[in-house]
Amino acid sequence: MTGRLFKREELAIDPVDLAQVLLGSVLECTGSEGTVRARLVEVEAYRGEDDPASHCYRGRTARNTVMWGPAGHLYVYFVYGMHFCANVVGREDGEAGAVLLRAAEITDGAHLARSRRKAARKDVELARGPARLTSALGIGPQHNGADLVDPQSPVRLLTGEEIPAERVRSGPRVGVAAAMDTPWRFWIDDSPAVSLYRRGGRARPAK
DNA sequence: CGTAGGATCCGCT
DNA sequence: GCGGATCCTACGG
Repeated sequence: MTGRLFKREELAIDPVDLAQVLLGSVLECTGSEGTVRARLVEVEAYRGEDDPASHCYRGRTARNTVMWGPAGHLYVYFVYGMHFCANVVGREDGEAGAVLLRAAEITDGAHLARSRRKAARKDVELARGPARLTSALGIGPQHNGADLVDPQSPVRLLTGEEIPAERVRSGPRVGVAAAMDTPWRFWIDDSPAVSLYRRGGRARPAK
């Protein structure tokens, strides 16, 4: 069911379009312990300009350089002092834009994924959530900038089944306070691995 | 099933 | 210093 590697030009598009292209596609990561493969079921688009929620909103920095580079590379960042999240970079070289990978269904290497995600009680929880996804696949800071369209790369992106528009839903991005009215989160409607929606803003209620 | 609180540290103001 | 594109555990219904 896994298709071919994506071509870079297929990914060099606006993140809002790229997000929908990525639904149903397959991400695979190979390490010393083996390979884990997963089908993407939930993603979010982020842009540089006009997107207050984007890491690139206030210009180029050391952290976000990969997001400004050519499409088809992986942007990995560190959050909340302990987690990593992964994005697929879109748009042309010099333009900032990427798609956050929020949730996936593990299709191969579930045993390895389980060994990395001991807290997961059910298989559907293995990659439900952006930091869980990177953990299950073994993606870390060493993969920041990895070329997803290079067959030699440890992390690769493959085409998957095409998801008809009727099965795609959209809504506000999760955990984002800015641009709440921008429905740039996309997910496959009938997937049990889609993460729960949480509103952005103050994570902790005032007290 | 839902909410609450804590962990933990890098990047940016 | 502050707060975050989060997750886990505990506890109440």
